[in-house]
Amino acid sequence: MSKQDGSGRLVTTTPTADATANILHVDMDAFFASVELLERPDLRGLPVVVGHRSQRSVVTAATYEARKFGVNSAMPMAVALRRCPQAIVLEPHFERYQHYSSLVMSMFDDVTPLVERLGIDEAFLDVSGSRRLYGSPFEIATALRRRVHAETGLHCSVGAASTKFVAKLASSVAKPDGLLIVPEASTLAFLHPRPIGNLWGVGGRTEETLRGYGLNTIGDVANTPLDTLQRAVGAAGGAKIHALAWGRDPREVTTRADEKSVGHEVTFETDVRDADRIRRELFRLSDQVGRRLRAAGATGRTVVLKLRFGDFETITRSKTLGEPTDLGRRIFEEVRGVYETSGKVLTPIRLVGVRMEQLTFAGESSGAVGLWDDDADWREAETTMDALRARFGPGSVTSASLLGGSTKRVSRNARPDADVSGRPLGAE
DNA sequence: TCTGGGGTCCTAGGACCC
DNA sequence: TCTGGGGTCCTAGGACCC
Repeated sequence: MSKQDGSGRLVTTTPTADATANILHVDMDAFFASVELLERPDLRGLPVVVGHRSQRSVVTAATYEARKFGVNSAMPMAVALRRCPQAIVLEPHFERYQHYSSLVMSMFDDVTPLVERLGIDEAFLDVSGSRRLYGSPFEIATALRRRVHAETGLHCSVGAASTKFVAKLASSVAKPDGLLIVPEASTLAFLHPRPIGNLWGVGGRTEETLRGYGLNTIGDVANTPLDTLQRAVGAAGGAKIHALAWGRDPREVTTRADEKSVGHEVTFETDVRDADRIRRELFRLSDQVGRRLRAAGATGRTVVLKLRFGDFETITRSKTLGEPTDLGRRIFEEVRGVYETSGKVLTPIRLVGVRMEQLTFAGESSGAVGLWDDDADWREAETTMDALRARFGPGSVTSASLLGGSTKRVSRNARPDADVSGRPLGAE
């Protein structure tokens, strides 16, 4: 299936035995840090971390040289610098990351219309329809990796398998700068020796719980009765990990992108006791949320206030409105009301956040809007959601993206008999 | 060591309606 | 007097992912 090459990277050794590995997971290596190094080639080979230098910041990315010291993303910056005092800390530049993300994502789009973005630096590609044009998954992945590096100077790793979960795990095993193909027949041999933490959806808490049951490997999970797992981690979670442990993952690669919520939050340098300061922050956050809603042609109906206190206790308080809104002023008035009645106005605050849920996409949107038909062929594009609906009917658009301004909005023609909120056409 | 900011999904209880 | 069951909506919290 695979072996280590001379530099210790995993490479596939059986490029023809991959007829079943049609799902690729492409993951950029140390993405933010690698982008920064494009501008600072003098720092290549040194331990570099990306993040703010402030008190309460965390590491957003670390080069492999820094990881050798036990530095990882999401680690408090103070801890990282204790473990690696000589680390070079660079401020993040999110516009740069967005720029390079768009470049590589459009390379993915050239391979197949079935690209599912996962955040800024990862994507799933279903290449089952691309073989005639571009060859086997091995050939596609190899060409893609070469092109990404040639045109951006960045490295990526690719996993290929017959399911999303195994493809994703394969890319993480292949890192950095590697490619790993897991044919369907090798799936269980690949999965079962690995630790339970490699299961998608098993984080620190669940891992501890499962270890309490004496389960350490994915194979252990596979050989545990379903109802035992469900008692341990809940009905949905138990069913999910049991299926994944047997290599079963029915999720398809989908381009859907209808966001469920949009929010902003901020952590203060030191806890804030001043309620007026909190109100000003709520106003600013509400305004940001409103701007993003309007830019996407969306409205929201539920306003959520989030507060975190000095001891890290976090609460949310929400209010569902009679009428949806996209106005920062309106969001602010509601969230302020929720804050005033929370009983926490006198409590020092570490973090405050504002979020809108129950979104409806109805209005105009800027940027390109794409319509996807059920055969997964790119069909048409318009500049606005309304223009799309005017051509193909009100049910043609069921989703849109709230991501950055230059992001292509991809919609799906899955339910031509329903409007954007899912109600049957003609119903009031 | 002391924990960002952007999200998604799941669970559970209570209100309310039929 | 005590007692149904199903379905939907709302709220709150928590685990997880990038």
